[in-house]
Amino acid sequence: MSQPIDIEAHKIMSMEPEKRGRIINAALEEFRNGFHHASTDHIVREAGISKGLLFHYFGTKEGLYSFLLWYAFDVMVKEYIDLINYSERDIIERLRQMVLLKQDLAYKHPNLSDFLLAAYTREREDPSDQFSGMYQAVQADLTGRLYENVDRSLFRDDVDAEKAINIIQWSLFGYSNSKIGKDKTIGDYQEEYGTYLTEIDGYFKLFRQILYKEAAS
Amino acid sequence: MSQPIDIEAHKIMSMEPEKRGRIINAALEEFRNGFHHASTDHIVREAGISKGLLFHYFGTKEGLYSFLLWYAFDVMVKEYIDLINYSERDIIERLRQMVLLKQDLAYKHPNLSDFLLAAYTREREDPSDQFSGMYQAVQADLTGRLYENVDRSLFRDDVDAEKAINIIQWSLFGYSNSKIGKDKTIGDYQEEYGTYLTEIDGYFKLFRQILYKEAAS
DNA sequence: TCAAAATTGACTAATCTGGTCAATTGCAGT
DNA sequence: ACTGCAATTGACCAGATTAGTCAATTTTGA
Repeated sequence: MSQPIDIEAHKIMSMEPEKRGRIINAALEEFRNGFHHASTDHIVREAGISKGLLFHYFGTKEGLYSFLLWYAFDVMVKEYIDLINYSERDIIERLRQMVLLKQDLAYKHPNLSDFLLAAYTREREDPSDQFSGMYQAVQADLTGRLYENVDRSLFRDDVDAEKAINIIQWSLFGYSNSKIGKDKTIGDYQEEYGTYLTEIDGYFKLFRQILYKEAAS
Repeated sequence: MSQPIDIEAHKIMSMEPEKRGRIINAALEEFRNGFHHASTDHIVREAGISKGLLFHYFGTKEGLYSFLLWYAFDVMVKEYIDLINYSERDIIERLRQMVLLKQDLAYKHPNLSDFLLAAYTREREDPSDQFSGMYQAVQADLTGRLYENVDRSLFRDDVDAEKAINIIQWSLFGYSNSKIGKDKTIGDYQEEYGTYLTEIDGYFKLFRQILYKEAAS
């Protein structure tokens, strides 16, 4: 069930993009609660299609789930991981650009990262077997590239670069989490985008102050 | 359904503690997926009791859920929030003690904070109405007390204390998250407790270095 | 105009749902 | 040993939900 799926070659890809998007989105959202708790009835209702159509394209519930797994990875890699500018040697600047990319991803594919995270943390209860390995591989690849080619001389001498990078990443994650919850509509999201950016830039400025050597004056 | 429940006076409290613990634990875990996805059958199976007994004590599924909500708050407040030493004016030290308390809580009540968090983030789909208010009140109370009586003179002059405290909290949360996932058994957990502590103390040391003024030499 | 492709939704058999209740067990008091 | 009450059981219920099917219909493109 977990053999690699060629996303581009999948039946569903010849469907009208808008409708396909509705299906994928509804499915990603429903599977956030784990494979077993997801209902195909809910998915078709949310996507506004008939039951038969879903099974026409995906065969079984597992087929759908499996497709989503590969699809989500594909998007994640192509629209996020591959776009990071790994030649930027100032890691804080690099992370700043990552935040923007991630923001973009979250805007274009609202349920994608939630789905992947859920699939990973609940892997025991889902039917996929190769998935855990994939997830960790991608994760390891990302962190590997993230620590590569970093100009560590920018850090204060008494600061461990790895710890520092962790702190920054955890903080960014924590910050974005703190902004989610009450407002859910994409409208609100766009409105607050500006304040979001300036606020987070305040944190980046702070990271520079506390983690980097003082600029020569 | 959401009127305050006197936990101590509840029927279930006269039950043999070991059995009661099994029930509460199983229920907390099952409700992590939201009220509607939780199955009373799963709960009784996991707790090793009969269906009838559960409904004898709690009446309905909502009655059980409601009890758990108040129970979880009660434990959270009495065994965590109330025990924090708010007179410690060095906020980093205070947060360090909080980490230990939280660790303790997670050890004694493994499913409790997950349950509360889920109940909050999914409040739309659960049947409780007063809950969201309670959660936010407790949260606000905690953060309020957390920023109270803090010796801000310890911070570097160019560091905003609130941002700094956020960074520390997010980092602690991120760190503990990064340690969860693969190992789940309580055994592993206890084994790694030592390394966990020294590792996290490394981060506390770093926080001191980067956020506080240099100690007079 | 016609065949192929896309799409529908009523239908199924199986499982699962929250909840009930008569019957059984365990136990304290006599 | 007997009684009476509380604790506990699990078979049972009617209704909902499950993944999946398929004959029938609509849409499409040439």
